[in-house]
Parts: sequence; C-alpha cells; structure tokens
Amino acid sequence: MAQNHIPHAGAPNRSDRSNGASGSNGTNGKRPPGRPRSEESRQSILRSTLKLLKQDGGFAELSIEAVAADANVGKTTVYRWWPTKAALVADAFSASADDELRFPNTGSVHTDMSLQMRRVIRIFRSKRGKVVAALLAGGQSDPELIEAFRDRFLWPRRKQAYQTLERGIVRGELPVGSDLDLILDSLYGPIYMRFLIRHDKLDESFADEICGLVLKGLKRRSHGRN
Amino acid sequence: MAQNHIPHAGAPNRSDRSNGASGSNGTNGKRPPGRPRSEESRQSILRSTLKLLKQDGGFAELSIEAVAADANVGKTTVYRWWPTKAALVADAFSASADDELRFPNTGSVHTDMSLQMRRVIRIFRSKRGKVVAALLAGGQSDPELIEAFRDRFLWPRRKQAYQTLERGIVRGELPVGSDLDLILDSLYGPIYMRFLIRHDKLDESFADEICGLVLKGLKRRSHGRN
Amino acid sequence: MAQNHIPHAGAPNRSDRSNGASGSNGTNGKRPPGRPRSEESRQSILRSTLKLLKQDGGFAELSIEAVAADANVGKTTVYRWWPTKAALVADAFSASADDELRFPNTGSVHTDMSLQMRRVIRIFRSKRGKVVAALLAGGQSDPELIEAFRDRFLWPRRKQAYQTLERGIVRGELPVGSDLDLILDSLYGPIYMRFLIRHDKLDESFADEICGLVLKGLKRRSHGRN
Amino acid sequence: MAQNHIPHAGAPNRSDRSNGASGSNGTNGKRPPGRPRSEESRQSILRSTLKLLKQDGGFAELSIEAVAADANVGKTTVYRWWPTKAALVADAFSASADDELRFPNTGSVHTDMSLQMRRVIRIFRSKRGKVVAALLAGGQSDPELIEAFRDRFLWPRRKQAYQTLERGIVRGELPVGSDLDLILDSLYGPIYMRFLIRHDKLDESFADEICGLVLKGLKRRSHGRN
DNA sequence: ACTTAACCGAGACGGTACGTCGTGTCTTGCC
DNA sequence: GGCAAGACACGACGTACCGTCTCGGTTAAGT
Repeated sequence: MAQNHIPHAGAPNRSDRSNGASGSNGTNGKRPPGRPRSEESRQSILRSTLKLLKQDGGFAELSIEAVAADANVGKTTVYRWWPTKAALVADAFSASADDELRFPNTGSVHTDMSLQMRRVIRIFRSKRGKVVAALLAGGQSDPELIEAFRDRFLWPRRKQAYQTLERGIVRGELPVGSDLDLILDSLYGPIYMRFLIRHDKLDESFADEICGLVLKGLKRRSHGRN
Repeated sequence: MAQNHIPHAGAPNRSDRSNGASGSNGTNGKRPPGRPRSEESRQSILRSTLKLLKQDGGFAELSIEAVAADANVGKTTVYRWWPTKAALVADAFSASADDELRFPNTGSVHTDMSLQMRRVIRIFRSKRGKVVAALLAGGQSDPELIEAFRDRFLWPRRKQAYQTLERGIVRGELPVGSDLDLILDSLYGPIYMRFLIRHDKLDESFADEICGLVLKGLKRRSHGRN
Repeated sequence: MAQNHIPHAGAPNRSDRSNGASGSNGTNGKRPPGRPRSEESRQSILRSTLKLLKQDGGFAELSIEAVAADANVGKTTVYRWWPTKAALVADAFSASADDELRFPNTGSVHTDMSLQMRRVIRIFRSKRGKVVAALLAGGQSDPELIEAFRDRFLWPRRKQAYQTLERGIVRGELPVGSDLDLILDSLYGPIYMRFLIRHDKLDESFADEICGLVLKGLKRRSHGRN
Repeated sequence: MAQNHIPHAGAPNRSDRSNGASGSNGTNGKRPPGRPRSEESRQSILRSTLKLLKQDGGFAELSIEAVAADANVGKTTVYRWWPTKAALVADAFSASADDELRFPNTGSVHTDMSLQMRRVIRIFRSKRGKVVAALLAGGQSDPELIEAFRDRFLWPRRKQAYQTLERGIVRGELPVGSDLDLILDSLYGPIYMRFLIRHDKLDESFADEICGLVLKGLKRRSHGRN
C-alpha cells in the first residue's frame, strides 16, 4: 500500500511488484502468493536506523549489522527491502520527516520565512539534526542519498516556500521578477553552513538576522526602484 | 607555519618536535635521537591521499590500506604519524590549500568579494572539490575533522575577508557596525549549500548574484539611512 | 567419534552441537537455526593445514592467513571454528592420525612391540613426521596442544600397548607386577629423543635394538627370579 | 676473547674477526680499531633472553623486540651479533649451562648414572627447563637451534657419559661391546619423553626406575652370559 | 690533541600476519 | 515466499614484530 522506499532509479526491486496495476492483477486486489511482508519488521528496522543514527556517529558509522541486531531482525530482511545503506537511511529519514516544517501564512513574508527558518534551526539543533547531518554527509559520496534528501526534504518545503514568496510579491513586499531560488538559498544557505561547519553559533535568532539582511534589503530596493 | 599536520587538540604527538633550523629553535637546537622522519614518505602519503580522494568516492571510501599501498609505504608509517583517517585527510587537504584563494584589493567590496567567491566556486567544481566535500562529510561524525577544516581553510580566509569588509566600511560601502560574520555566512552559505546539496546549478556567475542580493541591499540600506 | 575438533577443555563451543542423525540424537533431534556449517570448508581447511605443515617449516611458520588462502576460505571461517592455531593443528593432525599404528598380536610381546615401534619410526621419518614435530614443538608453549597430542595420539595407542604387555605377562614373557608405563616410556622414549634431537640415526632397526635391551632384560630378570 | 655465539655455519659474521690466528693478526694481540664490543650489552642481552624465556611462553613467543627493550639495548645491537633468534637463544642457553651436570665417579655405573640423571630431571623441572623446552621446540623448525642444543648441551655431557660407562665395562658392570649410544638413549629418552609430552609424572625417582630397568637388565645379562 | 673506525642508543622505515568487524550473499527450518 | 538465524568469502581495520636503515654520540688506537 504505502510505497516506502526509494525507487532506486531503475534498480529492480521485488517490492515493486506490490505497486499494483501491472498484469492480470490490475483491478482485483489479489495479493501475490506467499507470506506477506511483515509491517512490524519494516517499522522496527526504520526505528532502529533512526535510533542508531541519533546515538552513535554519522552515516559511515551506522552498520546494517547493528540495525538488524537492534531491530531483532535478520540481516537478510534488511537487504531484501533496501538495496543499500543509503536507501535505508533515506527511507528512515523520510519516515521521520514531519509536518512541523510547514510554512505559516501570517500576511508577511518576513514573518512567514523567519518562523519557518526558526523551526528548521530548532530541528537541526535537536537529535534529529544528527540524522540530517548523516544524510548530507553520506550524500557526498552517494548520489542516491543526497537525491533522497532533496526529494523528500528540500523540494516539498521549497514548493511551499515559493508560494510564500509569491504571496509576498503579490503584496508588494518583494520585487516582481525576483529570483526565488537565489532568495531561498541566501536565506537557508547560512543556516546549513553554520550547521555543517559549526564555526559560529546557530540559534534561532539567527533566522531573524538573516531575514533582516536578505529580505529587508530586497524590500528597500524594490521601494527605491518603483 | 611549517607545521603540517593536525595538532590533535592537546594529545601529545612526537612529530611536533621541531625540525626547523638549529639555533633559531625555541627550546634547544637538539634533534631527537633516532632515525629522522622521512620527508619523502610524508609527502608521498599526502599525495596519494589526495589522489585517491579525487579518484574514488568520498571520505568513507578512502582506505588507509590503499593510501599506504599507493604511496609505497608501510601501513605502520601512516598510523605512526596520523592517528586517524580524519587527521590524514585534513593534513592532505591543508597541504593542498593554496594561495589561490587570497582576496584581491580592487577598491570595491563588491568586486573583491565577487572575485574571491568565483575562485571558491571554481575550486568546488574542480577535482579538489571532492576533497572539500570529503572533509565536510567526514566532519559530520568526526569533530576533529571539521575543526581541521575550520582551522586550516575557513579561518585563514575569513581573516582576510574581515579586512576586505572593513575596508568597505571605511570607504562607506558598508554601514558602520555591520555584523561581518552574518554578512560572510550570507555570502558563502548559499555556495556551500548548492555545493553540498546539489539542488541547483553552481557556476561562477552565482557569486555575482549573491553579491547583488546581499551587498547591494546593504549599500542601499546604508544610503537610505544616512 | 564424529566429533572432529578439540573440545577446548570446557570452553563452550558452538560446533559442539550434534549434527548426527535426527532421532538417535542425545538431547533432541533439532538442528539449530541458521545455515549449517560447511563440511566442505572444514575438510578443505584441515587438508590445507596438513599440506602446509608438511611443506614449509614447523608450527611457528604456519600462518592462518596462508591456510585460509590455500583452502579458498575466509579467515573468519577458520577463526569461527578453531580458537587458536594450536587447535587447528591438533585437529588437522588428529584427522590424519590413522589406524596404521594398531598393535599386532603375534603371540610374542617382543615381536608385537617391535613391529609397532617400527611403524612409529616409519611415520616419524615420513612427511607426517613434520606434523608430529610441529605438534610437540608447539605444545611446549601451548598446553592445549600437547594435551591434544596426548589425547588423540598417545593415549589411544597406549591403551592398546597395555593390552599387548598384559598378554605378555599372562604368557610369562614379562614379570608380574611390571610397571607398564615405565616399560613403555623406556621403549618409546629413545625413539622420541632421536626424532626430536636428531643426534643419531633413527631407522627401523632401532626398534629392535631397544626391544633387545629393554625387553630381553626383563625376560632374563624374570627368569632369574622365578 | 671468549667466542660466544654460534658459528652459523658459513654465514659471515664480523665478530668472527676476533677469532685470532688469521691474517697478519696471528701472533700479536692487536685489537682492531674502533670501539670495542660492549661486554655489558652482551651480557645484558643474554640475561634478558633467559629471563623472558623463563617467564613468558616458548621460543616462538620470545621477540627480539622484547629482548632489546628488556636489556635496554638497541635492536641493532642484538642483530649485529646474533643473526637469528635461534642463535641468540642458543647462546643464552649455553651461557647458562652450568657445571651442575658433571658426572660423578662413585665406582658404580648405576650410581653414577642415576645421580646425574636426577640432576637432569631437577633442571628440567626448574625454570631452566623452560629454556631447554624452548630450544627443543624451536629446533623442530630451525636446524641450527637443535644443532646448538646438541653441540653445547648433549655432546659435552655424552662424552663424560661414555667415560662413565666405559669405566663400568672395565669393572665388569657392563658387557664388553655394549652399544653405548643405545644405552644412553634408553636411559635419557624416557626422561625427555616425559619432559616434553608431560603424560606422566617426572620426578627424580624416575631416574632410579629407568636405571633399574635398563642397567640391571644389562648386568644380569652379562652375568648370565659370562 | 686529532683522526679514524667501529660500536652504541634510539627509533623510523617497508613489510607480513595477526585477530576482529562489517559487507553482501547464501542456505537452512519454521511460519 | 517471507522470516530469523547464522555461516560463508571477502576486504579493511589497527597492532605487533620483523629485519633494515639512518641518525647523533661514544670509545678507543693510531697518529
């Protein structure tokens, strides 16, 4: 029912047979023969993955061996459903990606962005931040992993961000024709940078400072020009 | 200055003995007993480390075994001088961190920053970018590694950046009392973000776009206010 | 009987689980879960161990690395089943300790002993002698190893030897109340000594000479006394 | 002056120059130029070798590294004078071979042999026994080592033993034409066997038992025949 | 006193094997 | 046919010693 893991871009995966629609199986709900996949195992594995990522080290330090042991599950079961460690982590991460990060709509771009950015920072500083860091770290040598981060974390939020910014344009808070991606990277880039390099403190007020620099600048400019 | 590897934060390390010219030496001019460290091996190891980092995958994929083999060196020699893979990579990276990234002084903050940021982007896009990515990735689970990145790469540049920005303040291009760290993170954060997440294209013109957004905003604001 | 490796003197060992036929099994007929041990690997390892012992040097020169490589087996598999090199060699040796050394029953102690001692000498002089030497050499710093030699090689033969000697007593060839262990050590000791120290030639006729000295003496004495 | 290590059968060794007699150096006691060998180091090394052999394991467990460290001596110094571990151990052993094992001359073969065999057993049971065991063990894969044992331990004693036995022949205690080597191996073989295999207790009274079996037999026989 | 030459300690060097851990695959019997 | 259990071949880990080497420093004998 719920498709729970990365499609692996072409890599055949037997769980894909449960996608319905294909073959004589199209309309009727006929299940394939044999014992069905254990939902309990699946969740246990994802739970253990997150747990271990939060505890130990990063992506490299996480071992499938440990996940299987912690989840009381055979290693085979992990490998059966997730072709790589990357896929597993991506799946686990996305299972934990919550709705906390939805954008508000207060009537002010500055407030909307600032509030959401504060929530991002709060998550980065929490235990879940380690999972994000692991994902970004692992993604540096595994394209699938960073792709998973983009698809499951970045893009969903960014779509909402576009809307938020566009509302601001409509309201005249931002200049027409603004490069939305440039604005968003300028807003979030500094957060990621401090999160990953840890060269300076990353607390929630940093969100306001960035907005103050980037958005206020845009506002003035637009005023001055129009 | 001639100190070439991670100080390991307080952990005593035998290579820390000075090998500078006798006489001018701090404590005394005596070389320690025993066969001196092989400079040839040291360089060969660092060279192989960089080479393999550029070739293969990231930090996790690099094996000390392979480095030793490629450098025609005993594994022991690597472990004798670098306590962890992290230290080795940090050292190798810092040996390659060259003067290419010095800040120019054109008389315009915007131009100075933009030119240097372009060079950073050029490096990130080159083979050496893989080394930086490996360092940042590895640093997510190894504090020493990210510290090495900060100490050897980030801070040296940032000190120059402070001077560049302060020249701008003196010239009235930036408001007095600007938060320099905020400005710099706003300028470089977007670059790091696109470099690591790869969600959008990172070419040299991006430097100009960021400067246009961040620095122009500051300029206007200062004009409007003064 | 089907028990093929060193019991490790009390240390629990997973291979000790019975793999005999179901039903007739001692405790219960259940096989433990998981993939069963590969009989092929087991034999290949023991075969390679013997082969290398016969080729190279002694016990010290034998490396587990080489055994694993020669047997086309992972090092792990060797370590899984044999805790030390000693255990492995003992097992390999005992797998090769064959029935060639059974005692005959000709009706004469002198002939029985002499014939068997000749066979011992023949083995000591053959390639298999290197294995025995390795075992005795290794046993000087590993109690388990020498124990294995005693349990698997010495005692089984000695039990038969007791019977042979006792037949001789019954027949009046040896005095009643003879110290059997003293006699046996006097018979075999010289062989071991020449085998290990190699200070004098050890050929099969030496068996007769020893018997001539030790057993003839006993006979006379018994005659003189009775 | 004192030639202290194995001649190494052809392996050139610079310490051999101190053998005197050869070249222009023949008659006069001219020392070669350069710093003379440190007698202190030599003894310290031999002492440490024995100490470690008595403590730890056997020949295989002894490391030159440990010897040098224990003797406060550079590894080079060990290797300069002893080409192999075998040579070192043989030398150390022979330096410790004391005069305790001389044969007495009581006027009775039986008593002479028995007394000396008791002393051998006493040594085998003492700490020094570990050194002998190490030598015999190592000798199984190193011909030089077992040769050293024969040359420095076995033969010197055996020469005395021949004399002892011949005195017995003269006195009529042993038959004329006895095979002395056979007799000696029959006397000592059982001791070596119990010492190395440890299958039965080896105390001093064992010497008497063996003599009782082997020598008494000879005596009777000679009486009966003459 | 100065030179020459060999020894000495210290310890780094290129290697080999160690015994362990994790990988991804496989083979069982049970469900 | 999924599942746990766990053995399998493999490869890298970090360590211990190997035997060799290169240093600065010592210790004489021969000038």
